[in-house]
Amino acid sequence: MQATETAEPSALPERVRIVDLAAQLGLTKGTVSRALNDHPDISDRTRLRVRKAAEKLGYRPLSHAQAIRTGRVRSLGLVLQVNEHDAHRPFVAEFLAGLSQAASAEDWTLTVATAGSDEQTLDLLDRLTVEKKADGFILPRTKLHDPRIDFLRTRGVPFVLYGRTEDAGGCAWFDIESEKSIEDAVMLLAGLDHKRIGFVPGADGYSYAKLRHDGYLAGLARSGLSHDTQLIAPPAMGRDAGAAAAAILLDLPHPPSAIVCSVDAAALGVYDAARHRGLKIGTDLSVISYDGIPETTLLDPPLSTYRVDTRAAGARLAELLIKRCRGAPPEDLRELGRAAFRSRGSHGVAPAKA
Amino acid sequence: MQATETAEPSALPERVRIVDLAAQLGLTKGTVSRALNDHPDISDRTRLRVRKAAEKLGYRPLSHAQAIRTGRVRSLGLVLQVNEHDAHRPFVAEFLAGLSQAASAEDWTLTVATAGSDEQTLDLLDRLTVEKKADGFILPRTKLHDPRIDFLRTRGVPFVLYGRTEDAGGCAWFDIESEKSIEDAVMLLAGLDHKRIGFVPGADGYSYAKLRHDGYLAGLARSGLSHDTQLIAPPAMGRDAGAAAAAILLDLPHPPSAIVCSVDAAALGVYDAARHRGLKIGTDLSVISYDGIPETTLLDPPLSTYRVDTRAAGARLAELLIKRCRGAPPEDLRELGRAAFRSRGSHGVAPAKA
DNA sequence: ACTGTTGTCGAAACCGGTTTCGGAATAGAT
DNA sequence: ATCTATTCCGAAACCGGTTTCGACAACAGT
Repeated sequence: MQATETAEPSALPERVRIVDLAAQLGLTKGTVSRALNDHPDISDRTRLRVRKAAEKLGYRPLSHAQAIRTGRVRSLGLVLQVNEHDAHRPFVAEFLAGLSQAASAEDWTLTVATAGSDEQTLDLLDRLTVEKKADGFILPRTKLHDPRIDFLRTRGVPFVLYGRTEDAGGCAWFDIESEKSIEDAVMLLAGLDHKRIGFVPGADGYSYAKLRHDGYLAGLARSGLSHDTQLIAPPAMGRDAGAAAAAILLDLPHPPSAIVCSVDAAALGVYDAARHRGLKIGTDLSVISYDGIPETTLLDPPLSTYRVDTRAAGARLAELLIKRCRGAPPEDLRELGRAAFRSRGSHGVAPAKA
Repeated sequence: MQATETAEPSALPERVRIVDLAAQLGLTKGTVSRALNDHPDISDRTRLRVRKAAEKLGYRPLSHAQAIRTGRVRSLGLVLQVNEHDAHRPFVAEFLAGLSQAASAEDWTLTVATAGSDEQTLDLLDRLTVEKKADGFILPRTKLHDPRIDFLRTRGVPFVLYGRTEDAGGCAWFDIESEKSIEDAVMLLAGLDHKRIGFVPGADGYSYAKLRHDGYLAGLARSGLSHDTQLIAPPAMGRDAGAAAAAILLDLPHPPSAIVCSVDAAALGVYDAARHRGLKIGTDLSVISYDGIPETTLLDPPLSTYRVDTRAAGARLAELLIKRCRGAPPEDLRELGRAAFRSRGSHGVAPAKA
């Protein structure tokens, strides 16, 4: 015996292809394929026989080999915009967990990319679409006029919004009715005898920012409070901007005794501004916010906020998108959920007039 | 004209296939393919002509159609273990950004899945491998004896560790030498006259936990301090566990004047424990930690910590894995980096003896 | 017994690329 | 001018599945 070990050192455990399975069963690969895909022209006896053999031999089709004929790769696309407002970072892991879990349950996968700008986002959507790396897309953080929607709609690519949009034609979505929560917050504060309630909006352009703003106005109206535009601060998505926004409100001749924030990250800044002015949160100044980021429990006092179950949202979105990719009409794929109020120490009865 | 609008309302803009391109050029698809893939048997003139035509017509190959012959899908796999220690959540977005950006640069994509247990992780690796959803994998948070490594190694699937391992055969990796940072932290504190320096290790099993523990010991040795095993707390990966660990150290008959934490999330708990005992961080008790999570700046005083550039790490890992998938030997794909010290208010000179 | 369905499967085309092989044209050597 | 090398491209096989089409058998109806 000569040392002719030219071959691969470790013989890889050969993949089982559909022809192997077919040969083993004495059938043709076409028949096996139809049996596995539940075509009606295969007898129950054969279908069962094929299934069992496939199970035994551990046959699983190569997804890209299927895709070449079916045109479907069984993959959900997600383009995340990082960089910008990092207020949303903490959600990412939970969101992915939800998406991925629901996708896995249907034997789909998740293809994610990150972009630093709107333009790059569209580039990535284009690339993923034309190279067919994904069958459809999840669009988080919907904007009022969202270029992603136009882009995908004109190309006939399936998508589901995490959010809502005005021009709803052809759109499927899942969203949390944050406007209802903000409305609730205002009414809650009004019930605690607050007469002047400030509001820190989210960044312009995002549809949820407008909705929450509407919710604030609805809360005022239902509480019978007058609407003073001075009580609406400039938009704030982060801690620093939140502090600046709160400063404007608190330095008013007739400042608010409570502030409602569109996002937790801005509320962090409200704490800063209040501390800087010697105001005690929860007594001198009430704060209620929205999102439910982890940091809210770190604050002193912990922040009262409406918590969104981001993982559940991701899971539902994945399910909707898969249905969409399978041909369900978008009109049937629209759902709404609610955030849960976490009542903590940052709000209380309005202080008596000095 | 009759209303025979039975066809699709919007005629989708037909994809350009390689045969279309070939027909346009008066060549065969085989030749076009070879030209696009830089085969040596194509003249420069033709290659250029094909490239320009492809550009003009916007031809881009279907990735799964290529894959059927090449066996490569140009996708990096990432299975994240959520659920467990949520101490790592904040990194996820940054990590993904790094991975995705570097992958995009090479025209690869990222396939991510999340698992809730080791077993589920292996299941997902199996599924992604056999269905060929990814060409290789990034393995974050390497364990001392990591089942993922065994799994992929025996199957001949490429992978890159974010971390290091003892049984290095066939392993490529990128890692931050956190042990050096911990060692530095101990020496820094020793230089500030701290004689008793406590340590809160990371969770058992993770290779970095062992490395950081080693770094602590090395720091003591180089500072000429004795090693008192009482000063080593139980492992802690989160805030509550960190508080419990710190409690043990601070309630010692002869407590430490400084504590080094393996992870920031545990340091959060050290603050709690100190506050509870009326100790002022930075004067009564010095704390230095590791990771650089965003919350560290929220604390009072802000936490001195070694910050890891998670995005850069992700980018480097993606580059290494792509090289590995292209056939580079793993021994050539091993790199190390360093964390950057963020000196803030949580450490100071050791208090004088009472 | 003869035709008409229906059920079941084999054979072959097909999807959109890549790769192998061989042949024609051109260049270089004698 | 002839012969060999080399360059460059066409033709066809190939990858691993899915889908279409038609053949054949069994069964029902008259």
